[in-house]
This record gives sequence, C-alpha cells and structure tokens, in this order.
Amino acid sequence: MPDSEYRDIRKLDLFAQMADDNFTSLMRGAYVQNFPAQIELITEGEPSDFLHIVISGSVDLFSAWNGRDTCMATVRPISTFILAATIKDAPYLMSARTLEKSRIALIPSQDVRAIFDTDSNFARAIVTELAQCYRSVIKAQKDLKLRTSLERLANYLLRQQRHAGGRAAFELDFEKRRLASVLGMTPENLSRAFKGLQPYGVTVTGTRISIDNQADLERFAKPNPLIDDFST
Amino acid sequence: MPDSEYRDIRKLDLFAQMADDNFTSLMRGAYVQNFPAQIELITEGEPSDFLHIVISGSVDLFSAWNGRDTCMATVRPISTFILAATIKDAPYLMSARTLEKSRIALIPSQDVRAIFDTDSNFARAIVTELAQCYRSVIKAQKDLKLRTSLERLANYLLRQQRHAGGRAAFELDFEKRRLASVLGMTPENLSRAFKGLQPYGVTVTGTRISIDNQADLERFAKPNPLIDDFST
DNA sequence: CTGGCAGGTTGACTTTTATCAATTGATTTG
DNA sequence: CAAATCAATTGATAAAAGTCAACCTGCCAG
Repeated sequence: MPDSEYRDIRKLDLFAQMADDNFTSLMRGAYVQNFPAQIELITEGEPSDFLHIVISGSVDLFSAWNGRDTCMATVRPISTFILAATIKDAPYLMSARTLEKSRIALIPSQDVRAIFDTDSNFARAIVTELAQCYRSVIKAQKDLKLRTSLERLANYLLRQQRHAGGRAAFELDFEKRRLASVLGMTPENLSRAFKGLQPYGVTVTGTRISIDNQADLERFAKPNPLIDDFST
Repeated sequence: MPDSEYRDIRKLDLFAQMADDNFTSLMRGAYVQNFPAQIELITEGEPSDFLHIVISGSVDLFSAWNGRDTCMATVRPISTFILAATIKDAPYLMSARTLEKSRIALIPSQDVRAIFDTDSNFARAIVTELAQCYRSVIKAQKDLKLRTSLERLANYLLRQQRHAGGRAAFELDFEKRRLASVLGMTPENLSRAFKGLQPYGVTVTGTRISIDNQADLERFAKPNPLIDDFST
C-alpha cells in the first residue's frame, strides 16, 4: 500500500485515535486490491470476513429478496462499510458491488475484533461511527415512511445541491436508475417525478439539475434537519 | 429504586460487564418515575438529556413530519432507548410516548458519556448494542423497500407467532392502528390486508390471530432471516 | 457509417395504496 | 341503562406507484 493511502486511512475518524502499534498491525493484515466496475464484492448472508474500506471509486450497497432488489446506500472514498457485521461477527445484511473501477482495502474482521477488544480508543471510535450509521438509517427510514416519492426526490435534490456547493445548477452523482432505487421508486416513476417538480422550478438536462426557484422548491419539500441533515 | 429493579437493570447486556463502581455511580444519578399512559416522554429535535430505560409498561417511538406521523419502534421491558443520541450528544431523531402506565429510569446523558469514556467494558457493550440497533433498522428498511404491505403483514404475523411461542393461534401485541403504522400502511389497509391473507389460512378475531395453514402462509410470505430474524 | 445496445423517457394500463364517509361493535361513563 | 366514545371495518372513490411496451437518443464497436 502506498504511503499516501496509508496516511489517508489513518486519518479516518475510525482509526485516527488508536495506538500506532494497533493501526500498524491492522494494516499489516490488510489486502488492498483494485476491482473493475460491476464486481460483487460481498453477498448478503455470507459471514463477514473483512471490514472494507473504499480508497477510490465507489461501491453500491444493495439487497435482494424474492426477485426484487434495492439500493440501500452508496459508499464513496474514503470510508468503511459493513462495520456492524464485522463487529457482531454476523452475516452481511447487504451485498456490495463496485459501481466503477475501485480500490478497496480489506481488513480481516477477526483482526478488527481483536484490536477492538484491546484498544479502547478504537472501541470508542467505533461507537461514534456506529451511532452515526444508526442515525443515518433512522433518517432514511423516516424519509421513506413519512414522504411521498415526489417529496423524497425534492428533498434529495436539495441535499445534493447543498452537497455540491449550494449553487442553483449541479450534477446528479447517481445514474438515474440507481437514484430511483435509492429513493424507493421505479425509473419510470422517477422520470415522472422530475416532471412533477417542474412547477416548482426544477429543470433537468441529462444529469444536470437546475433549481430555478429555490424558495418554491423548499416550500414544497419542507426539508427537515432531523431527516435531511446527515451531519448530526 | 427497589433492589430487584436495580438488579434487573444491572443484568442488561449494556450494563452487565461494567465495573461495579461505575454502575453504582450511574444509578446514583438516575431518576426512576412512573408515568401514566399516553405521556410524551421525549420530543424529536430536543437535546438528549437522558438515556431512558423501560422497566415496566411500554413505549412507542414515533416521528412526525408535515402533519403525518409514523411508529418507528416499540420498546418493551427491560431495555433502553435513544442510546445513539445520548452517545453522540445529538438531538433526538424520534419522539417517545408511553403506551400504557410505565415505569422509566432516566440516566443523565452526560453521566453515560463520562463513564463511556472511562469504562472500556461499558464502551464495548455499547458497541454491541449499537451494532444490534443498526442491523435492526437495516432489516426494517429492507422490509419496507422490498415488500408490499401484504407481504410485510404476512411476515410480521410469522415473526409474532414465533415470538409468542410458535403455536397456530396467538395474540397481536399491538393495537391494530399502531400495527398499521409500524408496517407503513393505513388502518383501513391493514383491515383489507388481513382479508387478503384469508386465502392463505389466516383467521382474525379481534386481536387473536390463527394461522390455519402454516405452509401456505410461509410459501406466500417467504420469510428471510436477513430481514425477519431479529436475533442476528 | 451503421447496427446494436443501454439508459432514459413516454403512454396506456393495472395494481396498490390512501382518502373520505358511513357503519358496526365493543367499552366506558355519567 | 343509555349516551358517548373510540377502534375497527366496509364501501366508494381518488391518488400514487408499478408494469409493460414502444420508442428515443447517444454511444460504442464492428
């Protein structure tokens, strides 16, 4: 692993405070691999052998049941995924596949658990990370249960706008079919939902979104920090 | 607080392994109170001043947005709730109200955080608890995104049956209107959904459910441990 | 260049779910 | 006991979302 990557991983909240020795020992057991796009990295139901870290590229977490499937989340660099399964030594609840060419570090789960048992700074960092993850899913669930698909899309656009710097025009960072799945609707319905937001000043050209009437859209979307603010 | 309660709380996974001194000190700062039914204990958005423990009765965690509201979970004795908010010192994401006369212990959040910082056994127990909570919400989200309301109800009945001992006939432990909200549908639709399960051998009499054709219902419901098994 | 292909869109239609209004039934309460 | 209340149900209707098929459109490969 190149030094720059090593340092980038070290800087993650999850690892920043742990003892040097422990970090080194975690990294010694780690594999780093480059994967092409559309490779299934893990499959739900399998035992959680590795904690994964996305160094570059992006990874889709999804789940399937009875012939249907749905995107649960997208992981972008630099962050970890399936921490909960690793810690609990329980089967993965989601599958993961690369969305593009991606570089992934794999840390054996038993190493993570062993060092979690001895390094209390690491244990504390894991608590913070898990609490964050938990709260994110709760927000996602509120989004799903309290809002219609049109409202979910409107709020997604406002979040994405903010994430992209706050200007009126910005790019979607999802393929539309995957955005549809993330928002819990079909691609056809997403298409119609974009049209349904035209009266509120939303213009779509390919992956480029323009919010021409910020106040109108916000009045419709009613964004709420307890659902839409990912930082708390 | 009576000794028996003190010991029951001590037995919770969350507290079982922590140092005696720390547990005593946590409990010294705790309040125990009896609440009547339908009392709002916490309101989403407020700062998380207390970790709550349900000693008896039951508590509904719910959330509201734009005039709608939805049940997110029900907490039954003996367990804690809003641990994540307490740890992160972040606002509550859900409101809580008593469903019946309930006895609740309140532990000041700052005490929890202070002891979390010094007692690594406690920190580790919190990790396990949070990982469990996280995985439960992920399962709930898969249930919501991958299943129709009829399928959700069918699987709920199978889970509840198992929880109640596995016999063909058992009692619902929710009011139907709240069950509807938990399952993400309207009460009217729940009524119709029960009828929709009649062809699969489900009989409903008040709160009593009878599954007359286990195999048929399971063939329809397709229960899956990665969604329906709350223990992993 | 051109055929094929994949993502996206559109229209017609069906299914699912929500809404509204009315009724039933059980329980509480004055 | 009778009135009042509230959960639950039912029917009629509307809205939301999914399905299916057709058809663009841009892009890549032969």
